[in-house]
Amino acid sequence: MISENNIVILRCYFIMGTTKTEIYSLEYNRLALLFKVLAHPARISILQYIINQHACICNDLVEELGLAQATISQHLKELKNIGIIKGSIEGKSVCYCIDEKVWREFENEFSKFFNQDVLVKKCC
Amino acid sequence: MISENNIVILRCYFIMGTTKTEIYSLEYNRLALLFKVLAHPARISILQYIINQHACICNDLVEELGLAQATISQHLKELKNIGIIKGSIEGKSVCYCIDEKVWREFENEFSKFFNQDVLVKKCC
DNA sequence: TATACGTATCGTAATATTACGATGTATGAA
DNA sequence: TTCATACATCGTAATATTACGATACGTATA
Repeated sequence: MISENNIVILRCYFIMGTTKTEIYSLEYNRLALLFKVLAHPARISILQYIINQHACICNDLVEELGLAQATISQHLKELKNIGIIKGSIEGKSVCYCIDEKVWREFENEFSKFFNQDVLVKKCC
Repeated sequence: MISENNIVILRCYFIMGTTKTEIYSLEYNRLALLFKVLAHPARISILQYIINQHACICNDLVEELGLAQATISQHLKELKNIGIIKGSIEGKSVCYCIDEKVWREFENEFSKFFNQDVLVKKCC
């Protein structure tokens, strides 16, 4: 049953809290999401390690980074979710690699954003 | 006075919680921080709006984005902190502009990261 | 089949982020 | 001096992120 109290709680649910994604364009939400996945030194390290090795398995990363196996697995999942890496089962292990096609797509999206003319009026 | 309990609490402080920045290189922490500042659609929108207007004042943004003034101010602060925008007092208002030099620096740091050879061994 | 190994997932504690109202502060106008 | 306007800061609620131990799950080997 809905009381005065429930309505307050419901309203709070909608007005409080975190990112109001619905007020932004799909494009900006997407770009922000790409940035977000790269916004952690562990994930930067993982990508860099894969690039340097030209391939990898998850267990290497546990020793390499000094994080718990569960944590590494969680970071790998986030990278996998946006598609920047892909994994294939290799016996008992999983081999993770950069998806070069997706990597280049991201590069394009970022450079499109940064290659804009940022000329400003003489007000600052 | 330090008791057995305090040590447990202290240990928890160090092993639980959030990002273990101390285990990563300065370079990766820095790169992650840059990505993080851009990892929100509001901040993308703010930057894009400033670029499109070639200048701006904060109050414009409140109408433009549909966020509370306090929230906009908070996002502007984060952008200001990494130096990508700069503000100057213009009468009663504050005029925020892109810092073109810093913008280009960021562009370089990002493209250095993305322009790497990501050739992978044929394992995936 | 049983065991070991590598990884994923679950549950959860600590902490960070996002958003807003309320309030503080500085500047220009009355 | 007083008031209005524009913005910053504070306090805080809701939620997201990060990290880890425990445990589940799948594959290879004994």
